[in-house]
Amino acid sequence: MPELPEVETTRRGLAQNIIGRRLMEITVRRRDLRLPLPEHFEARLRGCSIMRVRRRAKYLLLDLDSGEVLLAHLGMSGSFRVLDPTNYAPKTHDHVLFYLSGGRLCVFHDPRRFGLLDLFVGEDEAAHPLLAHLGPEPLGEGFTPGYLATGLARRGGALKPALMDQKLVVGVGNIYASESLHRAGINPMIKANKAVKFADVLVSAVQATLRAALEAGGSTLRDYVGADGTGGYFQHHFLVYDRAGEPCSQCGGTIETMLQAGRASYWCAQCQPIRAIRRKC
DNA sequence: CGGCGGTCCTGTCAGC
DNA sequence: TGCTGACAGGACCGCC
Repeated sequence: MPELPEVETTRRGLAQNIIGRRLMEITVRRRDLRLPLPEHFEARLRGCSIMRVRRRAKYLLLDLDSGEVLLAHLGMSGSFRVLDPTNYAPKTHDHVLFYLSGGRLCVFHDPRRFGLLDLFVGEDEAAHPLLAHLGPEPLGEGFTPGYLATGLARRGGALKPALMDQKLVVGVGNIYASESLHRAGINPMIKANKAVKFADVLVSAVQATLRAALEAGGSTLRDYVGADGTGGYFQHHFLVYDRAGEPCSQCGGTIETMLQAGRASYWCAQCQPIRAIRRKC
């Protein structure tokens, strides 16, 4: 899915285009997303104005003047884009159309339907079960070396799946986990509890990777586009992701791949050795 | 509590 | 060309 940089890029694009606008009409073309749309979805939205667009982890939260919050997750393949409704022709997998005041149309598109839309009452994000048990934001104050060290210490599994666990830290998915570990010079297969001493390096690497990706507007592999319909370009800066067999741009070593917890991991055998763990070249 | 595999769904691509 | 299986950016659930 869209990971943190893609969701945040979407949030920024939406914020520019929909804050202060009123939801005039909602057209649902498919109701069965990862979860079915909530009861009376259209009626609860109709007439509401959008006050704020927030992000928590990989979720988008649209605060409405009715007091309800529209919660959205992009899943693996979802996107929001804002366009001119006059010459709009629905594309396959355009599931929900939000017609806005001021002549704008916001389209939720999601081929794989792993995304979801929901409504809940209250500003308190812990009010929603999907948000209640999320870990700290990687670019927020809670993601410190001390916090990460404690979290890693009680995990016996591999480091890379741990970094993707949204209870430990949010926003890091399959791409940015591999990219961050390469930046840190740490092998994805070492045990999480053996990486405790590198917590400070890991925090810095995750943050630097996410900031660089944000700067590039995220990564576009297949479906992801920002609210303006254009893709990000961080995929051109991947150090290891999807580059198996290619030379490492840092040291010339060969990039390896394997499945971890069912997901493809990528690393450079030379700058991320499994034994003598060291910083990048 | 931690970790793993199965599962949801559609599209694409490699291999036969 | 057409079929089949693997795999794709996520995350929940049940099971051990």
